[in-house]
Amino acid sequence: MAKVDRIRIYDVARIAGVSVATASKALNDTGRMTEATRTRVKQTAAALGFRPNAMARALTRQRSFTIGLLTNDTYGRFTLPVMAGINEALVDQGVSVFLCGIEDDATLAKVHVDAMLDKQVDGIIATGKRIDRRLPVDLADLPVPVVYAFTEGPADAVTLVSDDAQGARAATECLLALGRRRLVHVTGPEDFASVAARAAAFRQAAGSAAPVLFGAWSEAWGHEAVSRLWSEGPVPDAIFCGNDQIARGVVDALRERGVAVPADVSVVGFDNWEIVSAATRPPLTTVDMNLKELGREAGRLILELAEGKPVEPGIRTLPCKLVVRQSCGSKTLAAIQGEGTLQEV
Amino acid sequence: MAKVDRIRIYDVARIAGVSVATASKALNDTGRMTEATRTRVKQTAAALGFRPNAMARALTRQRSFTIGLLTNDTYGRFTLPVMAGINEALVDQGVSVFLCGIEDDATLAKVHVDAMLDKQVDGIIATGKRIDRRLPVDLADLPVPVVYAFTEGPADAVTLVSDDAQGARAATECLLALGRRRLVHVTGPEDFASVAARAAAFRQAAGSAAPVLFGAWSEAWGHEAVSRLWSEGPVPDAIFCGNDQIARGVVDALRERGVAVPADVSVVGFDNWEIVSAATRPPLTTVDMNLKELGREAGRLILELAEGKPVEPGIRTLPCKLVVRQSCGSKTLAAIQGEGTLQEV
DNA sequence: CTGAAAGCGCTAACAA
DNA sequence: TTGTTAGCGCTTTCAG
Repeated sequence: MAKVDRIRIYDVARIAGVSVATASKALNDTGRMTEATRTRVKQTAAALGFRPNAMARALTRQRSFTIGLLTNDTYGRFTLPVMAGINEALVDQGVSVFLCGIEDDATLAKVHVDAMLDKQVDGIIATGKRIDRRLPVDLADLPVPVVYAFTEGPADAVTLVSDDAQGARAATECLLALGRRRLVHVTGPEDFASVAARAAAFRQAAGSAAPVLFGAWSEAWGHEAVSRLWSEGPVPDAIFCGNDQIARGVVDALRERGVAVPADVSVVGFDNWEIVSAATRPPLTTVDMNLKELGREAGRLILELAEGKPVEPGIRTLPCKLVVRQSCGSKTLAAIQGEGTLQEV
Repeated sequence: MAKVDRIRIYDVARIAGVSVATASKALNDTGRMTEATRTRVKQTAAALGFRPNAMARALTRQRSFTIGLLTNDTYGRFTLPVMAGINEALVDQGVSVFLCGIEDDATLAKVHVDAMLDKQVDGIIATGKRIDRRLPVDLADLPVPVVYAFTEGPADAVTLVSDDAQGARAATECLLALGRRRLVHVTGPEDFASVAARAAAFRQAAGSAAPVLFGAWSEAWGHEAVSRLWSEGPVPDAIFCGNDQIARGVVDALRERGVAVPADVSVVGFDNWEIVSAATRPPLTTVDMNLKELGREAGRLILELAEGKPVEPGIRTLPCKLVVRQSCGSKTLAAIQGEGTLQEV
């Protein structure tokens, strides 16, 4: 821990033989001066390894180059990809991200938000695990801009969501393109907005008579759904699942039942949570919500807002893409990929 | 976005009828003054909703109440629990955490570290997914303290690791306590330090002849190990796995083979990654590395270092605890829990 | 016990 | 083209 004092712009100025003001302008490419002076200052700065003190700079510029990311997604399944995208969009702008997880605890959330505001964040990105649930804290009247990603915000806010309907449609059409005709949708709890959206899109593509089974977001529900389907009526030849965990449960249950996937039944999941989708046997074809891109977009938007640029409020929908692996059957792989990927709405 | 100007200490002072200096001292519980003045200032501050500008404060105090968390664990499987612990330890001290993920990219890592230093972080916690791998960046001569958690640092650094040996011993002893005698350890790649440590502890407890199978950190390897074990020699009655994914693969393979878990074979995992361990049928008994506690400890330590308190360098080992679910058999549950939990080394 | 004044490191008017 | 002078909002000597 070398306690060598950081060199300040003052040192750079002195050694370059200019005033502090000139040094500042030279380094920030502002003001007017001979190219010679500017390069000389820049060179001495580089030689000295000068790095401006971001706090001091923030104090005058009223901009901290810091943003806050608030999330209530404990597992990080949604947050981490989003975070990666945000960082990607912001790192070369020199913006750093405060991450704080709040587990649906309103008091804790307020503490964190206050701490962020105290630290003069330029903006806050709120993210969660459900599009139709708000974080337990009101971000509406903050003195900094807010972008909502994957969580519900006020009507006049800037909100980013992935396109559940388009994703579900892509999955369903893929199954139809494979020649499947008896499609079933096994999904999560009925009161989730995304469940409703996906189910509606599924029915629209597969026919309004196509069965939809609502349940839990778990492997166990996938198992149960299969045993229900196989004990009741005409068995399906394709199952589109509401998430990868359900899909994994379905695939496992089918295997145990001696039903071949994808030969007898095609299965498609949702989320592309690789730890689940890639470990399933066979690996899952699944809908990827492009969360990293969503994060990138959130980063871009919060930056524009922070810079005072106008950003149209409202809900921005980002397309999902179908990731084709083996669980759907791949006879017409080429055809599917042509249809299923990155379809604009 | 209410653009109402934040009130400054100047406003508080004016309204309370004191000078800025007095206000500052009153609010920070420093200096000397009548209790009356102090309370009056505090009350007006509270009434006005005054929140000090952390940047301005940092500038004078040379302390930003901000730390950086550096990680190369993309999935967040280790980082997120650690992060939760860190936050828990720091939030009431008003410390916020910059998170940045660097995917083994040295350049990116340097950019992030520099950005953190520019922002005057009070310290950096480095964390990874392997105890025996360094992050792709040298943190040794930074002007701020560094704590290593779950990643290798220089010999004279402050490092936190979980106690692999004790965890493995707890697992093995649990299996022995259940009356199992033909134990096998199925684990990850041999060149991982934690693999070696766990294997050694396993052999020490189970007998030096007890077989250890090295492979990959995957479900697939769990499957393969079972087929190898059941085709080769005397079948085991207990399998201790190097992580939960392997364990899940093992349990699935056994079920497919008609071997009952835990009736015929007891299985224990490692990590307690709930998304895997709880979804396994039956749910996994597994070793929990107490990562949250590790994070808490890291937070405490970095804080002490930041405050200039002396901290003994060296490796600090935190105990694991055995989480008993169903995959090990629970006849002697009480006995096991007595032995297996939070054993100090 | 209280307040005036001098910074923290940097940026930005305004002069020169 | 460059430098002087004020701050940003807060803390902290040091006089009063």
